[in-house]
Amino acid sequence: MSIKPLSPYELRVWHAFKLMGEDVMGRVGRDIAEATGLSGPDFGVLSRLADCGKGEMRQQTLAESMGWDKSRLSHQLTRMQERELIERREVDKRVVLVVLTKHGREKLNAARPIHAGSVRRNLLARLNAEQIETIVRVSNILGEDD
Amino acid sequence: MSIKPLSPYELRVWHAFKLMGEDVMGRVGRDIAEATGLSGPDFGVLSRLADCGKGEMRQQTLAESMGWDKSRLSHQLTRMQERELIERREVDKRVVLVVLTKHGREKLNAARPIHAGSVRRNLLARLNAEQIETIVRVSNILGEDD
DNA sequence: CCACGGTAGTTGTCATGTCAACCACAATAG
DNA sequence: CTATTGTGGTTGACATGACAACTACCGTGG
Repeated sequence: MSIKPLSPYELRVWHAFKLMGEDVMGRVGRDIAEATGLSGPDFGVLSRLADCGKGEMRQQTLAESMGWDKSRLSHQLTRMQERELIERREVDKRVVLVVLTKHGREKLNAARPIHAGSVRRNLLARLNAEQIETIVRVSNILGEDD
Repeated sequence: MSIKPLSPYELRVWHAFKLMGEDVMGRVGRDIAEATGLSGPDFGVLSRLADCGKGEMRQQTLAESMGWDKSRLSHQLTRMQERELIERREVDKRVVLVVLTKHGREKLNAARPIHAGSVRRNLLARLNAEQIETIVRVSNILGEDD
């Protein structure tokens, strides 16, 4: 039994949806990178660490809290470790604590206001309250496993 | 003059926004890849070619129509050329036509229903008309240059 | 006719992501 | 006490993306 192709309207929706994310994320990422040298993912990891874990967190927990694959996080951390943004503290061969370094915390603090400004400029300030509410609701719906 | 940090609510919005896109795009991409071996970008290029250009299009035009950098497209096309999904036809040292191959068209046709199904399952069918309208409107707003 | 500026494409390099294979060890079943 | 299984993490290989440097050449101004 064949599946109907997407209608022009459905296609428009799909393209709109696709563009939306890439676009905004790109701008915010570039703003942060330009001002601080941190990439989007760098900033994501650092702020999770600071906010959820008071500066240290177990690797697996960190991965889950970001919706990342363990491998992805491992690679990312290796890169960040080389730049001394974080440290790995091996409690046990199966328990690794990820720890914010002094340098990492400084970078993070420098990046936060840039990030806040950019998110407001590129996202929050452009939408009205109702649209923002819808975004949040839609994100929750789409995030469900199913 | 200092910038206020994002409020918890603002943060929630930001995270919701970030997740939304990655999530859905990931699922649709995996569905297509699993069924046909085409990646998301592969599929994007092929369908643009077929829909906008009747199977052939100038490289630069193609890039613009997808909001891609010329370099990104060039790399992507090189990979696709190796797999015989497209051909490059050099009209002139500065004009390259990208052409769908027979094989590319077959793959595209095989992928279309998968794509349609996946987009419906992971996006369209989960939202009501109003939410979809908002998505489109928001995408337009956020896409503006500013 | 010539110099030159702009446009189209390619290439290299590096950061990021995905996937699968692998390693180490704790806990548990037998 | 083994053997097995599950969990946490690393690694290698490869696809993708961003960015800058480079090539080539058309068109225009002089």
